Amino acid sequence: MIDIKLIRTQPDLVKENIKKKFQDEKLPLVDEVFAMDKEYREAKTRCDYLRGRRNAISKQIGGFMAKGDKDAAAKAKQEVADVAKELQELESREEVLEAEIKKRMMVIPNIIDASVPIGRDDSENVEVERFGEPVVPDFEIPYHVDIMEKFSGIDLDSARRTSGNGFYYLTGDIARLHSAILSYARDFMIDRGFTYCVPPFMIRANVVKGVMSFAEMENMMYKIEGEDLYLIGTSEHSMIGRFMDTILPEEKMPLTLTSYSPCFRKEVGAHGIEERGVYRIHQFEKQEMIVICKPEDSMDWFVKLYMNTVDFFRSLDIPVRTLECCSGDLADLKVKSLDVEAWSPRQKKYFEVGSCSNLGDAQARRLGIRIKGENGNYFAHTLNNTVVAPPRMLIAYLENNLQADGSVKIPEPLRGYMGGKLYLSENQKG
RNA sequence: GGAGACGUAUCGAAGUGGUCAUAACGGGCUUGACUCGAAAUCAAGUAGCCUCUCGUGGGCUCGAGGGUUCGAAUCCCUCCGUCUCCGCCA
Repeated sequence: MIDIKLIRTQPDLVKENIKKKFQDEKLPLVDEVFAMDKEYREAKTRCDYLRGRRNAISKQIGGFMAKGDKDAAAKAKQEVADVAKELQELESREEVLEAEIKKRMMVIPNIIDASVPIGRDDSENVEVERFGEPVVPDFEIPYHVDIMEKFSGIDLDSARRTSGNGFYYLTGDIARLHSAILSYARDFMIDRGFTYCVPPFMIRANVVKGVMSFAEMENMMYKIEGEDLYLIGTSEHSMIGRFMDTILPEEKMPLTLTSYSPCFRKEVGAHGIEERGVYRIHQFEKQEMIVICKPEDSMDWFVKLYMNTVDFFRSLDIPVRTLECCSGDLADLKVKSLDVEAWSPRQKKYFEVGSCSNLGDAQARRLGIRIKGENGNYFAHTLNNTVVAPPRMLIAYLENNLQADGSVKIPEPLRGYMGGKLYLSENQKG
């Protein structure tokens, strides 16, 4: 949500931003909000005046009653009744306007950063940088499910029976590898000064609405029947929600946190669930990082955050690249966003394994996350980024560490979490 | 899940239908005075949001939202949360 003052003072800037995101259908909203806001403030001024009158006269009535002056009290009551009548009519208008303005403000996209490349959709995203050589070995790399099955590491048939498509059982060393990667990711971030946190895995509707747009909510969130609770799609939701309606002391900035959680997603959007494999699924686990900081620091943090992910993947010998989200592909709340993609030697292309976003003050404005500064309070900036999200990450891991003899190399940082093993080999029971 | 108690500023807490809610009383914190310094003492200050005709303006917020009333922290309803006991469980 942008500052409504921006619409009051620079409506053209807001419109220009909408055009950059190829959402021209939203252009009329700006003029509508501009007009409604004017009327709203007029109504509010009059309402405030009437409320003031009512308060003052009611106070007088108290005085008359105390003195036993019934006539004066009755006269004052009549006076306040007139005020109340006008107030009631105007108040309902005020409420309607306020709701209509908010409805529109919630869908007007955040102002994107000047550096964001202009483009219609994900086909126009821009590669920024490559890290590591994208190697294609001279032996064939099987589909990731086949690799896992060779280690008796996955059972999709049973999962389909118990839970349906988009779920999985991981077993044996593959399951252990999954946990090992998360544990390593947690320690990796702790070593970089982030504070580890395990958050609630369900949150209320008002928190959901604060951290994401309505469209995202519909396509992602599972609702618990009969309760005001949603399963989180990422720990970012509960981590940012944690600071809802708080005023943080400036000297404590920035807050740098890393969190673990399972993530649940309906995936009803454009792609849907894949037939096979663990690329796009309803349930996965993720180590996440979030930062709450002063506005002037958020772009520096943006770079630091995605570089953490790059470094993490490089430490496991996985080639990656960074891909910047173009204006049309950028979610409405985001100022700037960049995906970290891992190399797939089987598909001979990069695929998304993490996403880093600077939300500016959009989430902070919706949730009421402010910083107490010397010259008054202001909205914080919020950022989030994936450290790692298995089992999707396992695809990249297995494909890049598979050896010609069918074993899978365990890079040094992971060995301590895998019982000291150097390789996974096939000859074991699942 | 059952029964009871409760939710007022930074904390404890008074206020149980009116005429001092920035809010009694007490503590904490900040600044100043006193002091070589500290303690003690004294003084001042210690919410947020919205809005206008920008003034020692006006409005809103007593967990949240509704209702009754000329007027609600106070009465009624719903929800959220906390505590105690019981039940259940990891």
